[in-house]
Amino acid sequence: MNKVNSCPLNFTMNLIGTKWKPLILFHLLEGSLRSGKLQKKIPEISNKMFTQTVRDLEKDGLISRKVFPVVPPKVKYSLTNKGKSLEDILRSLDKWGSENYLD
Amino acid sequence: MNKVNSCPLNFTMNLIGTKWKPLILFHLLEGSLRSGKLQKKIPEISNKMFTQTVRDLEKDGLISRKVFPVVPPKVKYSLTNKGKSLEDILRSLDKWGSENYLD
DNA sequence: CCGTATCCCTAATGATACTG
DNA sequence: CAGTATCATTAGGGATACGG
Repeated sequence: MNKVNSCPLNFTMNLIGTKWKPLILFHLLEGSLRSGKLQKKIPEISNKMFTQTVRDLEKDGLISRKVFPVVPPKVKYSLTNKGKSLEDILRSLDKWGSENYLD
Repeated sequence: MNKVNSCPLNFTMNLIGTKWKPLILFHLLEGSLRSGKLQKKIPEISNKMFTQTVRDLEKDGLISRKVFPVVPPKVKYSLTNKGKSLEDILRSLDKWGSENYLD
């Protein structure tokens, strides 16, 4: 069940190595976003996976979730400092992808 | 079925964003290794997953597989140039992991 | 608007045994 | 030594409908 093994590399991969996590973090690099706006940045994601993924990221301390007590509901997501510390990695991953997209 | 979406980041994650791939690439950063040696570097991996993962990495052009026609069989794996171009990313992932392991 | 709850399907992983 | 085959299990993901 536990995916961690002896290598620190895997600790990182366990936090961001899924289909949607890097994408959400990446979009939040530009600043905090309302829930709906963030989800629209990733049209392919299902409602369920979106909620599940932001919950995971929040639990791992990479993003923060702020709820505004208004109607209609308003929720904003933003990167924590820990999340921001992944910026270089995320941009590197994106850069490598754009450079090797040709195959 | 296809995991790629509009973001180059995901192209990269589709190549290395699995449980074992980054680990295998990481160990090969130090130089080429015989199959058995490489596998022993990752004691938790099953035989099946090891073979499957190196096959995937080979198919994606990140590692090369060299078979020596001797008995007993001898196979060496090494990074391709494309694989080597991931070095910075792999080391960054490992570094981030070691710095955030505490939780 | 934002999120939860179900149900269902497929892909990913693992254990074990076997072959050139 | 290196790899394949098979069977079984689990995790990841998606569709849909509903609720504060």
